[in-house]
Amino acid sequence: MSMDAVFRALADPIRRQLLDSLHARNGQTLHELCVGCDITRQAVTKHLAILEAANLVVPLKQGREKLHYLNAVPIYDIAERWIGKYERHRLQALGDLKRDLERNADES
Amino acid sequence: MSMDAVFRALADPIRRQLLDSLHARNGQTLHELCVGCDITRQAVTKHLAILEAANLVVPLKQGREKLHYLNAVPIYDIAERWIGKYERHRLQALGDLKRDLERNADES
DNA sequence: TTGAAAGGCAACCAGATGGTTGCATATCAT
DNA sequence: ATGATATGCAACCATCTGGTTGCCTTTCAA
Repeated sequence: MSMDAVFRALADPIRRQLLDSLHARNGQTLHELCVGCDITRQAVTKHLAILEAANLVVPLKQGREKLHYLNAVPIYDIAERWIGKYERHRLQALGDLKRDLERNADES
Repeated sequence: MSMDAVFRALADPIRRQLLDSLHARNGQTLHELCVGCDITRQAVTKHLAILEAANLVVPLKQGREKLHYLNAVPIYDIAERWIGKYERHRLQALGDLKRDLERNADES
């Protein structure tokens, strides 16, 4: 729920890689997600716990396996609520920067 | 330049607050950015260094003052290159999740 | 029923991170 | 010139983070 948890979860390259992996194929088990990670299964478990805490991954126990599903809603929320306001003024901000830099160049 | 630096820079709430502050008023000095931060000026300097390394903030020395300008381009890039691909399949992924959960409910 | 497979849990460890204090440097204004 | 202002730099410190190893529990299949 907390936006901070989502940002911190996205800060780690391995966690983004896990999301990418689930994005490519949803509902993978822990062992499947470990393939190509070069870290131990326990370390991946910790990463998944952080992703679950941020509500980016939804686990689903099925027998002795735990399937992991991507939940892109928090990512969508970030794009809407936070990144959106920066994009809206992107060109204007770039224009301001350019103008300020040029003004400074004139003064020096 | 590196997307990882941008993600890690955005992971800290104080750094996001600094970006918000610059978004509200561009070109602030270090001391101006310290207002309402509850940490020392030196700590803010470190945060700004991380934001500069991620190219999210562009500094501009002017006399004894250092003005800080927001650069929203890396944020735009993240939205385009990374978040975009998740949003594109957002509704589909949600549908998949719902279907999988319902299938599991039927089986249990 | 028993071995193998999937996963959970806890202790431990090194390095990164975020903060502090103290002092130095540069620039402006009087 | 000189004090005040704005910033830089370095040492230090506590905590967080990401990783490991070791062992336990649960579940499936032969």
